[in-house]
Amino acid sequence: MVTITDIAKACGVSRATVSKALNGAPDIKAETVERIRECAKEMGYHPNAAARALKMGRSYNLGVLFSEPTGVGLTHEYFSRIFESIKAEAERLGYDITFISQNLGTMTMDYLEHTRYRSCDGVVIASADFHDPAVVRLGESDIPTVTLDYIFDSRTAILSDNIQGMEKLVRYVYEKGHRRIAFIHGELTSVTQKRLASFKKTCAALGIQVPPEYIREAAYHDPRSSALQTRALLELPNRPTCIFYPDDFSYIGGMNELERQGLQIPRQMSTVGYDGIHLSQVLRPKLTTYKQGAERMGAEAAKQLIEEIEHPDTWLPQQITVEGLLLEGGTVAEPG
Amino acid sequence: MVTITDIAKACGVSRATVSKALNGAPDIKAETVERIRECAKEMGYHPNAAARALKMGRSYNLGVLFSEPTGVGLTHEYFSRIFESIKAEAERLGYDITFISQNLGTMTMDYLEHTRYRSCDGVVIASADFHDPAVVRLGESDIPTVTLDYIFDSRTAILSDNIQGMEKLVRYVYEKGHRRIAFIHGELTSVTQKRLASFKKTCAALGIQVPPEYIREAAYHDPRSSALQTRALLELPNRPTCIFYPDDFSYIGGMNELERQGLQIPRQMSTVGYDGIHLSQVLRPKLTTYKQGAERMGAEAAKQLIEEIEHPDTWLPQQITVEGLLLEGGTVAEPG
DNA sequence: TTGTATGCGTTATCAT
DNA sequence: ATGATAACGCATACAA
Repeated sequence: MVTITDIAKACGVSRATVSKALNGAPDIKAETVERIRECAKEMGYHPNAAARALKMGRSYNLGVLFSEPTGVGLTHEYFSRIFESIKAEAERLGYDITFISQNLGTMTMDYLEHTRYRSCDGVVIASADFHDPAVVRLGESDIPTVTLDYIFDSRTAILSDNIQGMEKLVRYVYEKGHRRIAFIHGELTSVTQKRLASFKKTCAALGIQVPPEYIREAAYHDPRSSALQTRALLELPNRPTCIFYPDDFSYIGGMNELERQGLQIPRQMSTVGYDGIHLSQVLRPKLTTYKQGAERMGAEAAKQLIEEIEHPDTWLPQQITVEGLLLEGGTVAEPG
Repeated sequence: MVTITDIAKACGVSRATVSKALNGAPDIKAETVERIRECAKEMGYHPNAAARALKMGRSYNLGVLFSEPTGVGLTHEYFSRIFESIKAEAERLGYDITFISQNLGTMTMDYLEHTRYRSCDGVVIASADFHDPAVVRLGESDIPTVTLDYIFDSRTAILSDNIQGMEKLVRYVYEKGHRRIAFIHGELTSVTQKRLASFKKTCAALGIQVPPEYIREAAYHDPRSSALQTRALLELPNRPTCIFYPDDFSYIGGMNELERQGLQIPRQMSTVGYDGIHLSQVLRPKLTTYKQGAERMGAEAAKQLIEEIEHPDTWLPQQITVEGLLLEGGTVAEPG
């Protein structure tokens, strides 16, 4: 590896001078800077991140926390899209990414300790059990953090517009003429609660009665439970004309069940998903759904985190809501 | 941050003694070791990775290269499964993961330079353009590397059993009675070539004639091009009775096209995918496909890489083929 | 069995 | 405008 010492020798200056020249210190002659820079380039010099981290207490390394109790993890397109955009934005700003976990090899450490171990300058908490003490500890530490879809007090949070998204979907199907709308939702997380509340509120605002048996709990990303709840809805004496699913992927279960019962989508049953994953737009008919702004959420998370890291003095915690986009699709028709 | 110096003070010994005790050196009294370890635990000590990397030239950090010309990246379930398993195995063995890229911030560096910058002990090249000079340079460097689904000379490679997988699929549909089998394949990568060769060879071995118009090129992960090729196949005077798709996801395009033309799967057309992604098993009928052993591939890659890093003397490059599993599904019936 | 001294590559302070 | 020096936290060769 070529170090500043090598360059110092090659240029006949001291290591200090090299360091200064490379970092744009104001007290080196422009000519010298030029010479050293050129030499460094020629010799293929690149700084050593470890040495720099040790000396400066700054690693230019961001921790990312994706701890998924369910185990879907990055297999879920929503999260992989978020991750990809965190990564892209971080790289654009000169930061690498390290995954934060617990129990590295024989060492047992919690998330905060792992973060310290790798000298991460900050952590994006992208998906986690926010009641896990280890997660709370990280969120309450002095390490800059940004959370996604959850708010820690005095921390920046990036939020998907679940309330508005659901409202738009409900209003869309309302305008198509639907009055009997059912909602199969996922496990009761804080995100689910927002969507559920927005669903109910919007229905109320529109003067729609939602019988309690129209609200059913399934699970995210699990077509089987959605199929089951679809069947239950179809057995009701007063069937809905439109069914909302927890997300696009679990909609597949509903879709299969409807087909199995010989019901055409959307002629005999309208359907709505959530997420706007790639799959939803290659199905026929395309699924009517709400595409969350995952790319912007990830990019914003990285950007805000780095902002806090680099300008802690002028920084203020923010809650940034990222809008999504209603994808009209073709699974909602006027009820027969 | 609590350092060995803090512990040394607290225990009334020197920093060297603390270091030795913590690392299990044989020349410290058991009793002292015990005392120091306890103290370290109490004080919440964890080593500083940067300092350790600087001193030892070992970072316990693995680079991972996912450079996707297509841009699907981790959005593709095959790759996200591979990544998750690399990560899990690496963590189990005490290593963190860093994504290797080019152009970090204002610095321009190639993959090798990025690897050196972060002092990665080795790199898993999981998905890349293996003809990219930057990738070749990394593969030919002195940094330990393991490739997936591609072989670099004198390097360890983890390979999905594309040849056997395709053979099993062909034999399966053959036994179901199919003799007119078409193959819509993806872009001509080395993986595609293996599958294609195995398809042709197995057909030949079974005495099946494959007319050239049955072999069609579409693109991976792209339902639209598969839909197009499906249509082309259906327009042939002598239609196939079974269609192989590039992968499970692009099958969606074929599925839609078949439905659009009023053809029932599998009664009027049998279909076969590749990958065994989650989606394929929630469709109805379930897709007949070949599930690649992504989890074992990722785990094996991490394991082999770490083996090479930790025991370079006894290490030898290997080519490890990971078997997959034929998922029978319900999209292949006896041809009418 | 323990301690002293040194250096990994870098940046920062203070002389010169 | 440049250089000498110290320090970041750790591991290790060598001295005691």
